[in-house]
Amino acid sequence: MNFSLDQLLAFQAAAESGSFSAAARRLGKAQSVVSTAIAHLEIDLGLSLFDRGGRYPRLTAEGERLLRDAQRILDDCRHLQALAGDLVGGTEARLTLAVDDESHLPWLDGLLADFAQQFPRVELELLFPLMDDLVHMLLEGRAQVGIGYEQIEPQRDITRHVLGRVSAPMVVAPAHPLARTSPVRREDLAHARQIALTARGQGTEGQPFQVSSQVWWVEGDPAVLELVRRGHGWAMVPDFLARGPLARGEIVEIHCEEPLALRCHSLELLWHRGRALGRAGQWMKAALLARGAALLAA
Amino acid sequence: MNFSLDQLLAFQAAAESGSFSAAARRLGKAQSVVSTAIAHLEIDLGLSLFDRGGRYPRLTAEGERLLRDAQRILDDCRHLQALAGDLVGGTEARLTLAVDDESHLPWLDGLLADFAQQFPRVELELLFPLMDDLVHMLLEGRAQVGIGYEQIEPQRDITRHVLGRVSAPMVVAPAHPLARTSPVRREDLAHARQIALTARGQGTEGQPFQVSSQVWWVEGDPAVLELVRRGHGWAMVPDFLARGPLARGEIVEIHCEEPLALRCHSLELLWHRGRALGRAGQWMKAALLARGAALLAA
DNA sequence: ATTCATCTATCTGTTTTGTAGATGGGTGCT
DNA sequence: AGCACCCATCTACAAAACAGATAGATGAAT
Repeated sequence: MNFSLDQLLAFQAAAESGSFSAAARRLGKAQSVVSTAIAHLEIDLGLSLFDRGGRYPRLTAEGERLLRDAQRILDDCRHLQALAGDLVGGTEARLTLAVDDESHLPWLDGLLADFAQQFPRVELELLFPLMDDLVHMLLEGRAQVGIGYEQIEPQRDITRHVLGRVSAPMVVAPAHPLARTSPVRREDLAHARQIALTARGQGTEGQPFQVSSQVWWVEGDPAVLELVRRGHGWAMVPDFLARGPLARGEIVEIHCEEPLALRCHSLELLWHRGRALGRAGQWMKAALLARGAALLAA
Repeated sequence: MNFSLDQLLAFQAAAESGSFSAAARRLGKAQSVVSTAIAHLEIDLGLSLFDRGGRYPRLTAEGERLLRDAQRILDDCRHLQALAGDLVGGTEARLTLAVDDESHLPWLDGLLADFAQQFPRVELELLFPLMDDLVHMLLEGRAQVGIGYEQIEPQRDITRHVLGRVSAPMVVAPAHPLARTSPVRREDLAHARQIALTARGQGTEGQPFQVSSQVWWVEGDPAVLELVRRGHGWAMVPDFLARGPLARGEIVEIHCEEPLALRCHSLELLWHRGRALGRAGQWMKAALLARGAALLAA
C-alpha cells in the first residue's frame, strides 16, 4: 500500500471536476499539488489513470474502473470519521433492544424506520428472549433497552415504565363450530381445543389462561395465530396481532357468557438503572414512551 | 478526513499484535512511529482508541468498533492495489460473455465457478442476447466472448469455433396422447399442438422446424420446456435442457416414423478477430474450448 | 493564421511532516 | 529489588508536501 488518501482524494476530485486545476480549486490547493499527487498515484499503481492527450485530461478505461474502488475507500473513510464523531458526541455504536416476542415487530416497524434515519450509523441489534432472559440481558449489559410484559418479581436495578395494556381477545377461524354460536358458554370453550402460549424454558407461563381440557401448547403468538387461522382451535391472541386477520375475515372474535381470566398484560419498557444510555438509547426510550402506546393501539 | 492510511495501518497492527512495540517490529518501523501515529489518529478522531493503563495497551470499546471500519478501509485499499496489479498484468477489469440463451447456464455453471476462483476481481457480465444482437455486441465491443448457434451468414471479423453439437429430441408430457403411440406418424405430430421456439426480434427463426399446423411460438427454450411439461403440446427441446426432466419422468421422448428436419445445431464460441482479449478472456476462451464440449455432453 | 484563455508538467525554495534513536517513567513478573 | 518489557516524549535529520512561478500545449475565437 504505497498510495495515500490525499492521492485518492485528488484522483476523485480530478475525475469529478474534469480538470486538475478545477480539482485543485475545489480542494483549496495549488494546481501542482493535484498534478503531482495523481502522477505519484499513477506511479504507485503502475498504470495511467488519465489520458493527457487533449485539453482536458480524460479517464482511461483502467482509471474509470479504479475510480469506483477509490470512491468506496473514501466513502468508508468519511464513514469512519462520522462514526468517530457519533461516539464523541455520546452516541453509542450499537444498541441492543430486547423484545419479549417478535410478534411486536409490526407496531415497532415505524419506530425502527425513524431510528434508522435518526441514527444511520448505529448498529441496531434486535433480540427476542424469553421474559427471564430479557431481565438477565439487561442486568448483564447484553441489552440496553427491553420491552416485555409485567414481571412477577420486579428487580431493583431494572427500571420499568408501562407502555400500554395489551388485551388478547378470543378468536377462532370462521369455519370453526364456535364461530356460529357466539356468545359461547364456558363449557363450549372447555370442550373445544385451545391453542395456548408457552415458552421454551418454562412450561408454565400460560397455565393461568388454560380454559379447555384439550390444549395445544405453542411457542410464540404468531404460531398460535397461524394454527387458529387454520382452524385447529380457539385462542387468546394479542390485540395488535389479531387486528389484521380479523379485518380480513381470516379469523373472528368470540365472546363468552361468563367472565374468564382473559389474557391482559401491561407491556413495559425496561432498562437498567445504573447503566447510562447513549444518545441512541435515550432516543429509543423517549420515542417508545412518547409514541409506544399510540403505536400499540393503532 | 484528517487521518492517513499509515495511521490506520499502525492502528490495525497495534490492535492485532497487542502492543505498539510489537506492531512496530511487524511493520519494520521504530516504536516511536507507531506510538505517534496512533496518538495522532486519536487526536484526529477525537477519542482514545487504547487504554494505556496497564502493561499492554488495550482497545477501548470505541476502538474496537472503529477498528472494524479501519480494517475494511485497509482491505479495500489492498483490493485496489491488487486490481491495479491485475490491470497492469493484462487482466481486464470486466469481461462480458454473451450467450445465446440463458438455458445454457446449467452447464456453464462449473466453468463460471472456476473463473470466479481464478479471477476473483474481474467483474463478469453475462448477457443473453438474440443471435443477431450477439454478433453486433461482439462487433461493437460490448461483449468480448460469445456463445451461440451457428449463423446463417458469417461475419469476417468474428472468429468462430465449434464447441459441440446440440440435438433437440422431440418431447411431450407423459399424460399427453402422443406419449402412448410412439413411434408416431408425421400426421399425428401435425395434428397435435407444437410448442416452437421464436425470438423477440425476428419471428421467423424457428420456421424451418415447424411441423404442426397448430403452433404456439414461445421465446426461450426454458419456457418451451415448461409448457411441454404442463402438457400443452410437443416440442423439440435441446438435449442438455431435456435431460433432467426426462430422467425425472416429467417428460418423455417420442420418435417419428418418418425422418424430420430435427433441430440440431452447432454451438459455437465466437470472438472478435481484431480485439485483443485480456487474460481473463483468454482463460475463458481456452476453458470453453477445452472443456465446453465435455460439459455440454455431460 | 493568430490571439487568448486555460490547461498540465516541472522546477524552486520553503515549510511541514515523518522518522529513527535515545531517554525517562511506568508496569508486571520473578 | 531486579529485570524485561512496555509507552510517551524529545531531538535532529531526512523526506515529503506545498505554493508559486515558468514553460509548453491545447482548443476556441477572432
